[in-house]
Amino acid sequence: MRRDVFQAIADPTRREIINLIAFQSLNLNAIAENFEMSRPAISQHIKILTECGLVSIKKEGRERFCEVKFQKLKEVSQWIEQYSSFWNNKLDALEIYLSANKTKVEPKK
Amino acid sequence: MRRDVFQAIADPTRREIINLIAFQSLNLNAIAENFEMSRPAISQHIKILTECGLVSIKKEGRERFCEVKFQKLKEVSQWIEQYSSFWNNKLDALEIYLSANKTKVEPKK
DNA sequence: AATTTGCGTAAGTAAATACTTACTTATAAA
DNA sequence: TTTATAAGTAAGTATTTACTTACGCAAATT
Repeated sequence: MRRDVFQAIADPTRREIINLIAFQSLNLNAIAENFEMSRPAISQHIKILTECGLVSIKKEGRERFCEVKFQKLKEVSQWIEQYSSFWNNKLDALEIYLSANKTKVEPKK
Repeated sequence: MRRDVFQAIADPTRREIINLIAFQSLNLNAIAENFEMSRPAISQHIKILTECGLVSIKKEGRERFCEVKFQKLKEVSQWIEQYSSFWNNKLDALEIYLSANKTKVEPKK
C-alpha cells in the first residue's frame, strides 16, 4: 500500500480537506460537517493524510485538531519545478529542442 | 472514472514516464524498454496521460512519439502555491495564527 | 453514576486500478 | 506480396480504493 503525498492529494475529497484546514485547525467532526459523506469516511481520509505526513493531529481532550503540514507539499512542487523552465515563456525553446532531436522525421506534406 | 492531472501523477510509473520523455520525445516501444512491465501496460499509462492532457502524441508513420505538455502541470503547482506563503520561512507565522484561533484550548500541564 | 459526545476501527462492498496475455490493425521492410 | 514491426484494444484478474453501517472506547457532561 503506497502512502505518499502524490497519492494523498490525488483524491478530490482529501484536497478539499486540506483547503478547509489550511487556515484554521479543525477537529474531525467540524471537518466532516462540510462533506456529504459519513464521519468515518472522513476519519479514514484523515488517516491517509497523517500517514503520509501531510496532516498532523493535536489531541485536546476527546477532540483531535487537524492541521496541514505544508512542508510536505514541497515534495510535489519540487518534482514539478524540475520542468518549470519549460513553461516560463520557454515553450518555444522546448519545441526547437525536441524537433532538433528528431532528425529522421519526414517533413509534413 | 476521474481523469485529472492529480490522479495521473499519483502513479509512480507515470511519473517515471514523464521524467523519461521530459527532455526528448520517445515512441511507445522506446518508453516501454525502460520498464519491467509489458508494452500494453505502458500503452495504458500513456492513454491516461494523454486523456488528462499531460502528454500529447505525434504520429509519424507507424510510430507514436510522446511528449509532455508541461503547461498541464501548472494546475498542480498552482494548487500548491496557494499555500506557499506558509513554507517560505513563514512557518512561525502560521503557528502563531493557528494558536491565536484556538482560544478555548487548555494550557499544557 | 449514567449519558452524551468525539472519534477510531472492523467488516463488508462496489468500483477503480494496474497489470497480464491474446488478438487485431496499420505501416514499413524483405 | 509476404513478413516484420509499432502500437491499440479486449478480456480476465488480483489488489486497492472509497465508501458504508455497526460497534467500542475514552473524555466530558448531566
